[in-house]
Amino acid sequence: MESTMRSEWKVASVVVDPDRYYSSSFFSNKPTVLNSLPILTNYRAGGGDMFPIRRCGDLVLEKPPVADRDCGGGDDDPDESVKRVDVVDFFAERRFDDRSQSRDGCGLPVKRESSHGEAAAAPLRELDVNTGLNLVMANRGSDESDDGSSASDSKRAKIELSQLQTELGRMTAENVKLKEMLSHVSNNYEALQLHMMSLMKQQQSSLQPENGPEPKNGDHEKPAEKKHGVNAGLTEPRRFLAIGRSGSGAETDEVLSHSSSEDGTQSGSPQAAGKRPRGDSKKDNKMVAVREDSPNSDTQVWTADKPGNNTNPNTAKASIDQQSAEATMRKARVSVRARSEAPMISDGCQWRKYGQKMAKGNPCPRAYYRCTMAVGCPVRKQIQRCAEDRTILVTTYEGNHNHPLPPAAMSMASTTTAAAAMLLSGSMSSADGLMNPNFLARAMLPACSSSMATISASAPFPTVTLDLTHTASPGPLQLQRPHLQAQFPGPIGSQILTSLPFITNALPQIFTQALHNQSKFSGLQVSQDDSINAVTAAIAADPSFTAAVAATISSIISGGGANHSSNNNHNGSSITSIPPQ
DNA sequence: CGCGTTTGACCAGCGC
DNA sequence: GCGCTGGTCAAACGCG
Repeated sequence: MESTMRSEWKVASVVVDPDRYYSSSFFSNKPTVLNSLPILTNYRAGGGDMFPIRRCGDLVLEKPPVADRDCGGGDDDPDESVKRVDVVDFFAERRFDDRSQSRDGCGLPVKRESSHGEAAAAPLRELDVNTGLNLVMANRGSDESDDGSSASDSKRAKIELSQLQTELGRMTAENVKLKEMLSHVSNNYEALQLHMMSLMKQQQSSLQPENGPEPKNGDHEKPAEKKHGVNAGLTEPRRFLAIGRSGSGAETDEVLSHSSSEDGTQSGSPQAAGKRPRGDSKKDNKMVAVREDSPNSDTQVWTADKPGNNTNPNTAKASIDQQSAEATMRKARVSVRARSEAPMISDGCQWRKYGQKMAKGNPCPRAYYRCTMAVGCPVRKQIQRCAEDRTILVTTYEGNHNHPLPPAAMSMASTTTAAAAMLLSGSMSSADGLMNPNFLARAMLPACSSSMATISASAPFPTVTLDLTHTASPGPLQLQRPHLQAQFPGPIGSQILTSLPFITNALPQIFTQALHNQSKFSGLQVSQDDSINAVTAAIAADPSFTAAVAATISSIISGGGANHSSNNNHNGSSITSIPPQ
């Protein structure tokens, strides 16, 4: 039977798991991303009904729905269309010259049909980020008649299937390359960590005779607290450093519990839980939080315990380190300045407003929010518009989330956590130990731009300010190259530090650069915005990495270098910055 | 009716 | 001790 139906068919849906390797945004608008598909070893061909389950790595060949077909003759016999299944070398198609392709409204390439005009407007690929990457090759026209299962057609199908297999093999090889690159990055990270540790040890040995016996205040330092100084960070970079002597005895002696003890065990009354102790007035009630990594690595359980309850001295030491670190993290604040007309920047978390107050010196009220993503989450934030420029929204975060975060919240959470860790480890050092901010930029962060840090004695709490108002892009708020200000309490006075790179900005930039380079290497088109988000989330998912980075930063802050007078120009000339896209 | 926001009151720290 | 300020609570209120 001769049919006028065009040989329309849907070649494939390539199903991958974006969460496993990339964020969904990574795939958006990336028609060539198949170069780096991780697993494409098994594929099957046949009618669509044969593939009720699509799994990662499946290449699905299926018959398009009848309604989708553009059949001139109106012959919609589905059986006949099945016989016309043809395999397109979509990998060859995939790489057709960019100059010869147009893009649809979503930025996806639209096949420009040269000889089969009817299909010119049909999308070559459709992207469904909800189900992973779903590349649909559709509507390949043919002027051949649909005469069923002709031998020539099946032969051509086999040939093209073999081509497909070849391409799959090539992609597997590319996948291996990607893995090698990842391994390379990991190795670099390890090497960097070792290098930093050696530098820290070197620094430790040089600082010890200079500093002499601590502390300035001469007050009772507990053995556990002695680990919280620079030395603690020297030996164990893979953890957050605790605040030490910051000029205020209250800051030092107070050990706050994490959320569970703060909101639960310290007092059953919500009011008592809400009233956060200030200064050193709560010494008698101080509790320590013991961090216990649960079997589920994604969650951490915090329990309250009295000091001295640790039976194992070693674990007690380590846990006290973490206790103190986390406790002080609770006090550290990370302030984000960003231009936004919206009343609140979207950071992926759920917040409940619990108060609003007029603050002195600012006609704009300050709003108080509390994280409501989990019961008892201690994280709070304050939102206030800048008095000088009311288009600038200042969001100040305090505390660490005690619950898993959605990917959307990872970026901000990791940023504030790392910044707070950096800040606290910096405040731990002596006031005159702030120093050599350029080192890290030169040594390990070639991809980040310069920024500035200010130390002020006026801040009641140690505060890091991330200034996003200088970013080039006025688009959606993203963590891009913030200028950085750090405010430390204590009699430090005002000092200007220069070129202190902001780690959680820089690291995504580094990885973005790596991805960008890799994308060039493999022909991918990778948006840096997309990859920043993906990489930031990936980094945030690895607390040890963040902790190590924070410790590294801390060593810079407490490094005692003499580059106070170094300027931005100097630093800027030594830093390769990634142009915003 | 439940949930989130508003707003006045309350508390604690700090400076004078 | 007093007043100022920041931070929080909780009843009242509004909205869907």
